Amino acid sequence: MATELEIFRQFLKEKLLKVTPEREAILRLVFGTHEHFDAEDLLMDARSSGQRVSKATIYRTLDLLVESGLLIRHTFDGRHARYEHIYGHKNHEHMFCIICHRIIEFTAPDLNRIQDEVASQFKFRPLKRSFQISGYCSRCAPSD
Amino acid sequence: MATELEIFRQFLKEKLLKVTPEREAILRLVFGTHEHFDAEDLLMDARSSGQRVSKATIYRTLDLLVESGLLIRHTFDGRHARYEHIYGHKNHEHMFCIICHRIIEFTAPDLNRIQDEVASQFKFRPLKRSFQISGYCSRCAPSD
DNA sequence: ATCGTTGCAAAATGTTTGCACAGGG
DNA sequence: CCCTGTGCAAACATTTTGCAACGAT
Repeated sequence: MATELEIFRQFLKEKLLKVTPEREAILRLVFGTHEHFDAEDLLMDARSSGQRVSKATIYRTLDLLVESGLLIRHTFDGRHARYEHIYGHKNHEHMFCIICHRIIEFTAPDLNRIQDEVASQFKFRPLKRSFQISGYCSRCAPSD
Repeated sequence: MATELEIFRQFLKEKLLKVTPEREAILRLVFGTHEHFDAEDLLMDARSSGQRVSKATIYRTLDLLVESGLLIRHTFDGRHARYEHIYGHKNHEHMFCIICHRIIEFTAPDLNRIQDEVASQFKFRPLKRSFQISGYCSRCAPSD
């Protein structure tokens, strides 16, 4: 069975990139904690657990993790980038509360079919899709 | 029949905001030209047509136009905000080429049903949805 | 030994804001 | 006349980059 670490090492090897302590530390942070996080979260996690990685390296490593397929990058409602790891998750979509920023995940199997149909119609080669619904969650909906 | 200008004036009146030459100029620029544009595009359009509006006013007015429902704001693939006007358009989705940034519009009627179902399941009140597929368009797909 | 990697601080990018003055209702 | 809107420049938030030293292969 392939762990995230093994997958990442393999990815780096194939691209002739190096396995460094910083990259492994960031990988551990990413898979050890949150569901949805941003670069700043990771930096604080690193500091509070005594690991020293710079902000630049975090951004550079996040790009690699996205490229390797281990991470997905989201931007909800025009905000800054947030990430979630894909390990063990199946394809899912998001609702985003514009008040409390809560994220609700859901699945909608029909989307695969829709994506395939439209991609083949336009000879488009899809890499990624996102279906997001933004609005008020049940706790934040105004009563008017 | 309600023109964009009439709709915008009505919106401003209801919110007790003022109809200013700058706001009307931006509205004209928005509806006079592009399908998808960003704040910088508008600024250049304004300059080349001899109208003088500041960047700050453009951003402030774009917010109002989005709030009034005349404009939709998109962020494709984590990039900066781009807008498109809604006037006369029906609901549509986008494919986004990560190489040339071309946008291909398409419609998928099933999405309305999916959105309704999931929203009611989670007691979520949707304001906006976006279904985006990013990848390679037919002109940019690598041949490997 | 080579060449990719790191940290730092500076730069770049996109957007928002404080303030004094202008001008619409 | 009041109070919102404007322009400007500075502030802001996030992300990227140049460079010298470092270190994995």
